[in-house]
Amino acid sequence: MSYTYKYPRPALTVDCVVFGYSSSNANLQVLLIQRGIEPYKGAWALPGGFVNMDEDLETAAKRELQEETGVCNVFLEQLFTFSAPQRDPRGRVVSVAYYALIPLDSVQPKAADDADNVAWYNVNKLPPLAFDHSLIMDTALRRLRAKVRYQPIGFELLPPKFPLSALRILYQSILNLDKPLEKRNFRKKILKLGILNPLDEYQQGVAHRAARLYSFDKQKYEQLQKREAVLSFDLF
Amino acid sequence: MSYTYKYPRPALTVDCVVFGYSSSNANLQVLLIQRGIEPYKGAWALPGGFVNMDEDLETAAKRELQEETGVCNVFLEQLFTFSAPQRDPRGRVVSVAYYALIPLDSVQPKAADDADNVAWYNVNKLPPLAFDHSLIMDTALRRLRAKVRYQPIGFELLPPKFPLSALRILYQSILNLDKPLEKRNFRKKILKLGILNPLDEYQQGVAHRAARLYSFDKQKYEQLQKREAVLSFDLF
DNA sequence: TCAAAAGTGTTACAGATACACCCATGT
DNA sequence: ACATGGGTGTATCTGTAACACTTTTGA
Repeated sequence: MSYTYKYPRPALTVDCVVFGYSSSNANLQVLLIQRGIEPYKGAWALPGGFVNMDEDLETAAKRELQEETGVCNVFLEQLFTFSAPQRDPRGRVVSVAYYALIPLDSVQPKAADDADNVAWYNVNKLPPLAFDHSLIMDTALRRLRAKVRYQPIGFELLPPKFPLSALRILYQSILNLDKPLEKRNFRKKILKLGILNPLDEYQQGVAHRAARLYSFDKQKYEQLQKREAVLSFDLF
Repeated sequence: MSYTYKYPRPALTVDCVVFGYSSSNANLQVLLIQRGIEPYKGAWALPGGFVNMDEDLETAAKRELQEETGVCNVFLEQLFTFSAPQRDPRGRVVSVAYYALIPLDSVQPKAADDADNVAWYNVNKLPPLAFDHSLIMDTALRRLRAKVRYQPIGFELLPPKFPLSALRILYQSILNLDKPLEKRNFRKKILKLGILNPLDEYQQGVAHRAARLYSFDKQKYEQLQKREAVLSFDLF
């Protein structure tokens, strides 16, 4: 390696907005960590940390996620890079934000990490956050709400087998629709997409007629994507 | 400032994918720079450079854009942050990519910068690019093609006053549709959106009936956005 | 037998698509 | 007069929205 840069360099971190969802209480939650040291000691913040010199950003985000929640193999996507010069009082820190989706019904995140205080907060009842983390949260929530409308990422928050009502309620929780989604039309629409496999399994232990379970068929989705990619033109 | 970080830090750069469009030749172009120094000496690359310690990333991207093209006040949006550890042979360099949209009919970018060789390339006829810039280009093009379908960013590539046919041809150039857009339906659809102002001005110097000119009404668009934001639910 | 959610069809309306001719202008 | 793109309306089809009752199960 015969070249090197000698410019002053900002520090580089990743921060993760970890969304969790459980069908039982039907609300969208975010994992926060209470800071044990200055600055912002005692304030809640997004999990995150420094990027190592030999890992790429997604690897760093996965590592943080593993350290904080014990969770791996979940949906993780780059969100935005935040770079306001004064965003960290300790000096110049640029942070690449990621967001993750965790199905709390099927994955068991460990309750707490190290000595830190870790907690899930309802996205609608967040405490004040350290640094510019409120801005990051807001960006993540807007991204999730937008993306869930045109990509099948909602399934990343559900267990592998789920009844249609769970999917419907999930959408209602993420989007804050003024009217609830209509049962029959939702069913028609989603089944017509052809990306769900009906299973010969049913809900158990419910005090009403047991609903059929479905699974998301990623392969079918990708095949359909390829086919329809160039055919239509929507214009806003 | 009583805290400082002492970790090893990747270098941080911005790279810009500068899209240019001119109605006269109706093709989408990208600004490239031929490298004068190693590594990749002689190869074509995206314009870009280091981020200063006191500027945020968007400011850095604007500065680069100004230096390379003399252009300012154009559409500029963060694209993605690229971080593969070996993407730059000189050492660890993380790059935040931006993309810009320039209406070549109304804005005059200066032909060349410094001693560098600068050129516009048709997006469908790109030369091999230095570093991971082909990946960045590909990401930018996919973003532009996706975004143009659901946000009115096409207007950023047209002069302030334009005939509807220019808009239609622009969409055809950006998306590679298998069939051309149908004139009457395109007109109906776009006018019904209510975000174009018809002007009392017409094309000049054309060897056929002169088309009415329109302008994009950003305020109307934003008002409509607010109103319709939560009302509909599309589901892919 | 009651409570609670599952499952099912039809009608009305809106938006999308397909399609062909006359008009205005410059050469 | 001719070549070139501008501008216009209708019929059909497809997808969306609104709406109520019967079925199954556990308590």
